[in-house]
Amino acid sequence: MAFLKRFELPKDIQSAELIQYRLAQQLILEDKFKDEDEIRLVAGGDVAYEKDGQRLVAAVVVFDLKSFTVVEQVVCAGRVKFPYVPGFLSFREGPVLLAAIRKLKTEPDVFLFDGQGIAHPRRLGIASHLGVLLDRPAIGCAKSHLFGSYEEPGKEKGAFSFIRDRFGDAVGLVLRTKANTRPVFVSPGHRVSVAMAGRIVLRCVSRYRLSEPLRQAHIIARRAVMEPAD
DNA sequence: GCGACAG
DNA sequence: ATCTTGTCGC
Repeated sequence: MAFLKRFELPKDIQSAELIQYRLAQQLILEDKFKDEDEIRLVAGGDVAYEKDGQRLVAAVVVFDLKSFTVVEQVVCAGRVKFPYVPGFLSFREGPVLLAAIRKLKTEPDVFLFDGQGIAHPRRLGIASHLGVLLDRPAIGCAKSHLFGSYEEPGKEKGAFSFIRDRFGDAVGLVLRTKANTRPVFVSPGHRVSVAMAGRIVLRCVSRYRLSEPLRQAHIIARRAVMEPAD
């Protein structure tokens, strides 16, 4: 998979912030698909870190919703080049994820990333950042909250509530993907609406809290980070 | 000043 | 994210 824009790695938080404001202007929050049934291949990308070292590994899987199985998987190792600072996760994990995506032979319909989309202080969580660089549909699916206000959704699977910014605009969903379990935080990354992002994520879930694409990517990434090579 | 703070 | 054992519940 080839892409046009390159990943800029800033030297400090100040310049990173400028990059976020600039890329956020390129966000498109309209659905590329009218119906979720047009979506069949969903990619999931996640990163695992070596217990203490500076090495990290990104895994990206392409999940086929029709067979509900992984049809392609790639991994890519790299070195940490940016610290973890809340609100700037993409500068830490973005480079390796992009390098892994570059290895894909299959062109997925949409990408799922472990983190926020536009439910972010500057509307550029990792899913939006990578979505814009790839100019492909992307969705942020985080395991915890970062930005915006929300009410606790119902306890049953499928229950949800909106994540709103300070103006009251919906920027994402708090979605219960499994009964009586902590919800996940879903927000559009790029080229998808809030509603469509929620529908897609739900379609990727079965018996676990995490969507299958991200759950599989997580397993593969940490399995790879344990091994010596790559 | 105080609390919050993706992975 | 990662370090860590057992344990309660569907």
